[in-house]
Amino acid sequence: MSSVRDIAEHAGVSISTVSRVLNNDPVVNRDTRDRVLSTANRFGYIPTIGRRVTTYLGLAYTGRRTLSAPFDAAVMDGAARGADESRLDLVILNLQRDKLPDETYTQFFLRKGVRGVILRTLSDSREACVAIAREGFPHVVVSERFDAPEVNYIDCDSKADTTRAIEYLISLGHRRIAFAMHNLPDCDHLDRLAGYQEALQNHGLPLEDRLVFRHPISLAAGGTVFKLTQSMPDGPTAVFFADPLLAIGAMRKAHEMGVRVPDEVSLVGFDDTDMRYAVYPALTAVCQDASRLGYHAASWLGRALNGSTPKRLQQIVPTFFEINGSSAPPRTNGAADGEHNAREAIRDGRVVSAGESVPSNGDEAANR
Amino acid sequence: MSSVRDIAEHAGVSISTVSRVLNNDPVVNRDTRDRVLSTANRFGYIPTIGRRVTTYLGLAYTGRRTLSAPFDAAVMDGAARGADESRLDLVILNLQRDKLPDETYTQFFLRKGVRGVILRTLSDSREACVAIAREGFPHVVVSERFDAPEVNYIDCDSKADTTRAIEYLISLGHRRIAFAMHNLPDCDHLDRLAGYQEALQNHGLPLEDRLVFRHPISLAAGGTVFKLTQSMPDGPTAVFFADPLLAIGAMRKAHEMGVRVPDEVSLVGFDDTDMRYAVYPALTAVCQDASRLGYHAASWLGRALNGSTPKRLQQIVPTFFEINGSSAPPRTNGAADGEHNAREAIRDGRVVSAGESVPSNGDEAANR
DNA sequence: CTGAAAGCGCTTACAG
DNA sequence: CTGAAAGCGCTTACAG
Repeated sequence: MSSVRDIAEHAGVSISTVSRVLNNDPVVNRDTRDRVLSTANRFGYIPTIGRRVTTYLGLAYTGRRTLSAPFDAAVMDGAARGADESRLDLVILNLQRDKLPDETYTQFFLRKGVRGVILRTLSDSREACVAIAREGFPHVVVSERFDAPEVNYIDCDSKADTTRAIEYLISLGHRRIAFAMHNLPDCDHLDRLAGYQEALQNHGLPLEDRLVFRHPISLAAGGTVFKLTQSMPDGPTAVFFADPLLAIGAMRKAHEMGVRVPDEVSLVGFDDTDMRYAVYPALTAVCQDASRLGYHAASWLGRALNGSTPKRLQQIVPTFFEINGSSAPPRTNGAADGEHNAREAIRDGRVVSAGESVPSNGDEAANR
Repeated sequence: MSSVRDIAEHAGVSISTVSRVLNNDPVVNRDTRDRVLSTANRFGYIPTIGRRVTTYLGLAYTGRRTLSAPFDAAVMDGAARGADESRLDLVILNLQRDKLPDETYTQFFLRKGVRGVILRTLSDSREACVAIAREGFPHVVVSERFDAPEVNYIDCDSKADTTRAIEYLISLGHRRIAFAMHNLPDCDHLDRLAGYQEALQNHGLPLEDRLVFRHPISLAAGGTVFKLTQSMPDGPTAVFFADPLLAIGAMRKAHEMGVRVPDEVSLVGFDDTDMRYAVYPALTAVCQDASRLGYHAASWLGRALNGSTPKRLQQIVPTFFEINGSSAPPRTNGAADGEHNAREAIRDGRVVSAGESVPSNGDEAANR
């Protein structure tokens, strides 16, 4: 628990200068400022409330805040559990609203009284994560990946299981498989696109541009994609959705249009919570557990702050592929080698066949 | 912005004693402590980080934390937007983990550095809200109601619209209507039960105990309820679900069992987000907007803290009743007066017939 | 159980 | 642009 005095001593300045830097006084020389801030980060300077050490962990979005999305709610829930382990509290920060243009990220976070920050980011604002990491402020990014070695992150790699999911569809006999993703894709959606392309290539199937749909994410967009696939000449017999809302929206539209799933078309989705069980038939899906991502991020950050774990984390968590009722051989079937491949996939232990049962874990129960 | 000195002066003690109280020093006389705390609350004492005033609004659960529930995610999203208006940040507090047994709520909140608190509560822990209110700490309870005049709250009254929903079913010709609710009900579920009972009584229908189901809340429980209703001799032709997850789970089970909705059975639910559109047919439902509740709570609390609004809030927000595709006349139909009642309901402006279109508002879009 | 006074951590005119 | 010193808000032995 270092004070302005410690920082002053090691940065070779007076406590007045340290205080000026922490308060973003523009009069301070830039080099002095950066030296003081990096010393503060190295020493793990902790803001106080009165004379008490703060217990706050920030949760910040580098771009638009998306708290109501199921993924974010699950991350938050997990992060709160992870923060519990170090008795830290989660505070939702608004970078866009509060960060002053001439302020460094470290200055902003210290001003807000947080000891470390969990970051959520989109492709268009991921550079902010790199900047925060370069300043040396304790952080971890949830659900993105970075080449820069300074950036701590925890992310799922869904490429391999997407390839597996597409190969499973191919093994069932599907030959025209469509793919739907975000029109402003992040790492994850690009992973899935790459996995899709790899599976097609592995099996000598053509990459058809007309079968790749890019839309903003919503239930309605999922419905739109589904309708488009149904009205195409020579349309797909199966569709993979890189996002849960797209998949649920498509399932809904299939019911509405009277198209039977999986008899007439197979739908395979991506799920990061339990939404695959909200529809019938339950979605065959590549799955990640968003709540676990949030939990691990907060748990690790808490331990990193009290020095009980290395200060570097670049972790890739595997997804899993779960076969449910929304996938089957295409109507005009002839998949001789299909069953063989499917069985093989199950043997290696990463494919789960969950059937149609709805898990009744207590976590899912809410009070309304 | 009052200091220990102000509080000391008005409470008639020294600043040492004020400090002891704020730090929960057990040596202080109880009466002195209570006098100091109530003075602190009256003066709106604000904790500081260093010498800066804090910008934190607490979000606390008096009982179990349920952050991943769609309702809570929506409340949080709205609360964050409300907090933006006063440039406050939301911090998730863990009362069960951190509040010391001998500490008052005010002491706990001041120690955590929050200026006011948004409370979520369940029926088994609602007394904590009353205690916080009696201490005078700035607060607002989201989604509960209290008789005690000190408690600030914002809540929906779903009783009237539940009565309306049940009367709508009766007008379609339904005579045996089941009702499913939480086995540990809060105000809201009890409201809906009361609304259900009132509608039956208004129309001279019997209150049958066998038609009221009480379960913990989950998709699986919704399925269980549905199955039970289908296997009853002389079972219901329509079921009302007091909770979204129960309703979605029931819809899923209906598909799974091959029971056609609404042809063979009508399902009517309660929705607090957009989940009614995730299934097909979209659920006819009594709806509240959880995001708006959270927004109003935080917005009001922020204004109350800077003194620009009265410090008392007891607000009941109306729900609305939305007719979608999951409800229709029963199979053995003969509802002569049905259409008349339905039209009447629509005329007064509170019943919305949304048909089957999925709203494509930007808010719903997430980045995954 | 309480207050007067010393002290801590930080900020802020003042001086250079 | 920086430091020495005064000061603010709070806490904490010390004394009673």
